[in-house]
Amino acid sequence: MWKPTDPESFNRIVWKIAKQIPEGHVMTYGQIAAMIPPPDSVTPPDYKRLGARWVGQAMNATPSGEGIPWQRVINSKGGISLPAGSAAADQQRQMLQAEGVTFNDRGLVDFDRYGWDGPDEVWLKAEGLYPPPSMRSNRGSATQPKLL
DNA sequence: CGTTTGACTACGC
DNA sequence: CGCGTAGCCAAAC
Repeated sequence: MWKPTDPESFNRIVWKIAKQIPEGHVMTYGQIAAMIPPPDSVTPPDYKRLGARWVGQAMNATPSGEGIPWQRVINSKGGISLPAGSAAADQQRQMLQAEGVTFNDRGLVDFDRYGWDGPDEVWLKAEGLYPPPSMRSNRGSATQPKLL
């Protein structure tokens, strides 16, 4: 298990989860955080927001050369969280588009099409993690696109 | 060692 | 439904 004083291990878990995200799919910071058991020092309500921040920090410290698809982690709105217009943000958008992920006119990704609900239960159990809340619960909504 | 900032969110207006 | 603000933790100044 990991300790708050040892964010290293927390980052490792984040990266491991990110690596599971299939090509052409995305997960949010909050989803990944929700999969990781919070430390005893943090209450679940707080962790929901804190964890997302920690995941963001973990992604910021993502090591290169390990094949970690950092570009598949986006914010809860479905958009890229890096500074708009920055080279990094541009690169992320391009990498996702190269995988087949499309952005709408507002620069957001449609979770119904590209959102990923996490690894299978076997993997989760083996890693001691929780299944993340689905981001694509709005299926069938009248306000949402038809398609397919 | 006090301040500021951040690859986040939830909530109020 | 969009924009602004508060909150809490770590890391960078």
